[in-house]
Amino acid sequence: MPVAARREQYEELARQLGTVDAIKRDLGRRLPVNCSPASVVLLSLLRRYGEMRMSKLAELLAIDMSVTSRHVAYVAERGWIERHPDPLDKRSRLLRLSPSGAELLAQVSTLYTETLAACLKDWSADDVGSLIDLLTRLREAFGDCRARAPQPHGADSTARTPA
Amino acid sequence: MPVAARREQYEELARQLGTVDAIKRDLGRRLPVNCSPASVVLLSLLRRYGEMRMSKLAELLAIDMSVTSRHVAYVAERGWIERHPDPLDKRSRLLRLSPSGAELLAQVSTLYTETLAACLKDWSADDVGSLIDLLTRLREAFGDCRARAPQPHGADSTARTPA
DNA sequence: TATTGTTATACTCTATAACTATA
DNA sequence: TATAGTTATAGAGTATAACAATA
Repeated sequence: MPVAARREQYEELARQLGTVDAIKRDLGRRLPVNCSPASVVLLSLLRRYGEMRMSKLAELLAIDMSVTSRHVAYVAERGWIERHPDPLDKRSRLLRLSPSGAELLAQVSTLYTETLAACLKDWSADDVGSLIDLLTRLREAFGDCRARAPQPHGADSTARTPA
Repeated sequence: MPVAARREQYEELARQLGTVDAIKRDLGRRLPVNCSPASVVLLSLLRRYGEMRMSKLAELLAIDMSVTSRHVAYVAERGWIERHPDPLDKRSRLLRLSPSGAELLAQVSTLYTETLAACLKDWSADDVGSLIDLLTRLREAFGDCRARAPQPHGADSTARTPA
């Protein structure tokens, strides 16, 4: 493939990635009251990977721990997660999805499914599967990239803000 | 495909769409000073589709015209676009990419290309092409969806905030 | 001395609503 | 009366930096 064509392909990819925002805003508008999109992501990670600490959650979310801390406080205030002392480190607490959090996720799952089913009714299961696969690989590729090459502004590969 | 499996597929898609944010933040951190990610999207739309009015731009960006107005003012202050009176409607101005805006885009294109080339070096051109194609179709599917079924909170299919 | 997590502050992006100028 | 665009204000999300408690 010629260099110019590949460059154009990358530009087009960057452009299309930008349009995902609008789709996420659409999905977010359908969420229950008090349930932010950020809460949903956080809770679904806890459901998928089980009990974990803040630092692990921040890493999975790919956002700073200070931000994660606020999101965690938010969902904890609403009883959607439980925080237990970490027996191995008194500075940490282990975060776990609560029954009411699981219930909320089930509700959101229905909302998402209905919305996506309506919009993607012409898509085959293979199409949806391919998109999931490619997005997963894209995230992994960027994760590896970040781990190998630190950011220009001095951020390192962890989810920690340098003090 | 069984209903439960399809539901799980949609949930996974929603999750993977959420991770695109982190990738966009990564790309954004590499931009030149004073050049926001929003500016890049705006300018690249003007390059791709040519001269247009604010309302058209807001529609392409899928954001409210009030927000578009601020982004436009920002790039206009920096000389990256030119605003000419619309001969057909004195309320409107036609927006056009300026030479310095085109130069900026070329610079950003190089940055994006380098970053993506580094992260996606194991990807085939077909992989990148498939992802672009699926994201394009996803955006179109959601656009059609929005046009047919208004949002729950009363927003309509235009980019206009109801007064 | 380094690390886990919290909080205060600032910045970006978006939506709502009120306003103007023109159609 | 309706529409194109602007501006003020508020809210969600994130990053930086300073801090307390523990390792």
